[in-house]
Amino acid sequence: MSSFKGSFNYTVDNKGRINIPAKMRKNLAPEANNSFVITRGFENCIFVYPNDEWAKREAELGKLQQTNKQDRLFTRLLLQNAVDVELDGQHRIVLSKELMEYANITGEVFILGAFDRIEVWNPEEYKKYLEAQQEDYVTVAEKVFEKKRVSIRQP
Amino acid sequence: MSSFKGSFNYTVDNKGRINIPAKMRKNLAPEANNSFVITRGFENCIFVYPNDEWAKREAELGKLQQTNKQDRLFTRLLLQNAVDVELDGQHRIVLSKELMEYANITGEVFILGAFDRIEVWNPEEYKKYLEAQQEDYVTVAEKVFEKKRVSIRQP
DNA sequence: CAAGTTGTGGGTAAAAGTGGGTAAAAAATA
DNA sequence: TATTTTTTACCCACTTTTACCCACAACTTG
Repeated sequence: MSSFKGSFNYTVDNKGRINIPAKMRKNLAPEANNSFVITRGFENCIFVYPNDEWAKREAELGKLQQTNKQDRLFTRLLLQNAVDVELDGQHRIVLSKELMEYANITGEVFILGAFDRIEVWNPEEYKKYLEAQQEDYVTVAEKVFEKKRVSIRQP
Repeated sequence: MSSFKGSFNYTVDNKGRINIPAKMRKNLAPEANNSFVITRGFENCIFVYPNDEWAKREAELGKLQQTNKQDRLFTRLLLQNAVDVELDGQHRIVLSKELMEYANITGEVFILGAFDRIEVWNPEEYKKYLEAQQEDYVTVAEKVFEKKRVSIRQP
């Protein structure tokens, strides 16, 4: 199973390519086969799923009721901008113009390992996102790693 | 299970490397595989988790729902500063620039065994931290281990 | 006391990250 | 369909960073 962590400031070149950080490549499952699906993320970023993890997302889609209006909408939104990409000889992937536009990505990117996926952000957008949150690191860490808690979610 | 104790004054070299004290290496579980995850600690220090202990933290993360807004925030905050590191031939690990900056680490470090993790401090910061506490060792011990019981000596 | 271990420093080949040229493929146009 | 234009895939090149050695003094241990 692929699992990502850490964050990195990288650059996008004028061909829309970004390097996948070596530290993340090392955590890539062999089943991923150096291939990813990139799609529109929640919040203004791009989600980069390695193939093995994307398979799970697709399995979840399969469980949706396509006779249900909302389920159809979600299916469309998720798949509309999804693109298969593969690492080139220099360990890079190409971002689609549509997704770059969506995430407001120009020269610099903030690449974030987020467990089952890699996220690609405009650094400014990420900063703004964090600033908009009420909770800080310590509060969150305490909640998630606390032994005696009942639930990580607040009452 | 890895379990650490004791404290040591060591040095960081100009490549950001610190030695993991031999006494701590001896308490490293084989499952840790000489690998660690370092991340931002509570207070201004770096947490160094051996892999076997970090796996427990990650298991907690796995329980989060990535379609939940708050859970995504938690995932990001917790993983943003996490870095995989491994002992080199001289039993050292490399600290990331970001974490060194966060913990204000330059030449000297204070390495502290804290049960399931190792902590890396700027010695001055640790001193300041202790001084800032009102309670002394004995008082804290009493409070920590008091299990809401009604004392037999209560008036 | 010899032999190994520990903590520290540093050199260097390999890997990582970035940029760009060009031929093949795809798309657009006539 | 033939021709031109655009896009894409696949190289090559360069700089910076990292991983992996080797070295050595101080200390432990049998």
